[in-house]
Amino acid sequence: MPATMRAMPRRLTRAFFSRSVLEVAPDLIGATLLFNGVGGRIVELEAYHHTDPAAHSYRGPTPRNAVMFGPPGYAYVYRSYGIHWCLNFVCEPKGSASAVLIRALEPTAGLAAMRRRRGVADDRLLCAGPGRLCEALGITNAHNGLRLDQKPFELFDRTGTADVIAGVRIGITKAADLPWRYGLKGSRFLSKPFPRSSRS
DNA sequence: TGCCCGATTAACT
DNA sequence: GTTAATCGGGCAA
Repeated sequence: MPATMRAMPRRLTRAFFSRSVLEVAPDLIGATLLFNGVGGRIVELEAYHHTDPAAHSYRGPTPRNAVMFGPPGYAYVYRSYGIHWCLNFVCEPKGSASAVLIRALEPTAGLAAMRRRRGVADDRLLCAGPGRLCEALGITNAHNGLRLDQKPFELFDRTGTADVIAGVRIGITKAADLPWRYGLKGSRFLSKPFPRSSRS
């Protein structure tokens, strides 16, 4: 094989998500998320474990969080503050009700569509935040419960290694001290910088 | 039923 | 730094 030829990125299957959410989350940093061909590299996310008071699933199943209690490898989309949509990937064996919140992408595909939907000039603001990235990709509750290994979703594993950094989660009050926010070290596309005290 | 709050964002001062 | 927008979940009554 020529040295210039790169291996085709591996598609993420349900098996990838059938592990502890605390293993899946850092492994997703650097992976590529596309929705109808629009998206980019995942540079920031947060893990929500079913034993975690900050998780939507903590108090048991409801119509809103039902997808979290289903099998891994599905999209859980919820309304935030009555305004925004937020995208999660369901992880762990069925019923574990754990998920990762996708918080920021480095835009790589469909830039024109994302700029049109977001209405901002600065590409760093296209997908820097859970609500912003859903707006940029056109994700709404209409896509709640869709499989992640079928269109309109496409997920590709990262190629090579990623310098993953961990810190406390953002915007929560319960279990706020758990270091379950993960990011790509040095990325310009984070929703907020990681403090210097964060651990690689 | 009514009230409070939230895994957010943009537009303010 | 502060605040409005906006609505479903959770809980008290």
